Order: sequence, then structure tokens, then C-alpha cells
Amino acid sequence: MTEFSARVYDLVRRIPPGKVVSYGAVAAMLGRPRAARAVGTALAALPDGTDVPWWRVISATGEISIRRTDHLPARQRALLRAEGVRFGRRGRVDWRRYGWSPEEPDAGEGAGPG
DNA sequence: ATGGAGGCGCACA
DNA sequence: CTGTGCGCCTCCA
Repeated sequence: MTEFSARVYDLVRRIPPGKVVSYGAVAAMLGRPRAARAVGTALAALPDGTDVPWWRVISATGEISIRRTDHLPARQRALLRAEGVRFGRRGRVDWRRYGWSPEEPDAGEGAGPG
């Protein structure tokens, strides 16, 4: 548990159900705009029974980036689906509708590339 | 401390 | 839109 990962988890825990944020956005919020990958690494280190909603973090394109870890991509998709997040035919999420920002959680924009 | 790998993101062709 | 290359940062052995 490093300070970085702790900050990542703390932030991810603030993402409300039915909303998603990109790795890059999380990294930017922590002051490390180039550490998108590090965010993924930190989330990948989470155990199965974690209270951190890692599934609410997806790639900037709105797609699920997981391939093979303790958390299966299908699992992430199912969890998001259960919260009301819907994927397009291309397997992407609409940032306009599901994107979340800690500054403007109501607006919901700014968490993704737009 | 060092080296390899990984749930990214952006620029280019 | 697809494929390739590079940078950034953390995690694990």
C-alpha cells in the first residue's frame, strides 16, 4: 500500500454507482496526468473482496481495458451493467451520460475525453 | 537497488 | 478506424 495507491483507492471509492471514470482522469485528479497506467496497476493489485469499486474505472475510449487478471472483463461489464451503465454496440460507454467528475458530479462531464 | 510487466494515453502513418 | 512506437508510474520478484 503506497501513498499513490491509497489516493487512487480513496478517489475511486468516491465514484457513485452508475458512473464511470477513465484511468487517465483518475491519474490527472491525483496530479499525475501521465500516470494512467499506474492507476490501472494500482487497481490490479486489489483483492477480490475489496471495497474499492475498481469496475467504475475504464479506459479513455469508454471501453473495458482488462484482459486477464483477478478481475475478468466480463465481470467488470456485468458489475457496471448491474448499476445501470449501458454499453454501446461497439462495447463503449457514453461519457456524456455515465462520466463522473468529483468537481461536478451532477454535470458528469469532464471525466472523459468528451 | 534493479529489471520486467502491466486493467493507459497520445502522436503518427 | 487500425496498427505501431514511446513516455509515464507503480507493483512484484
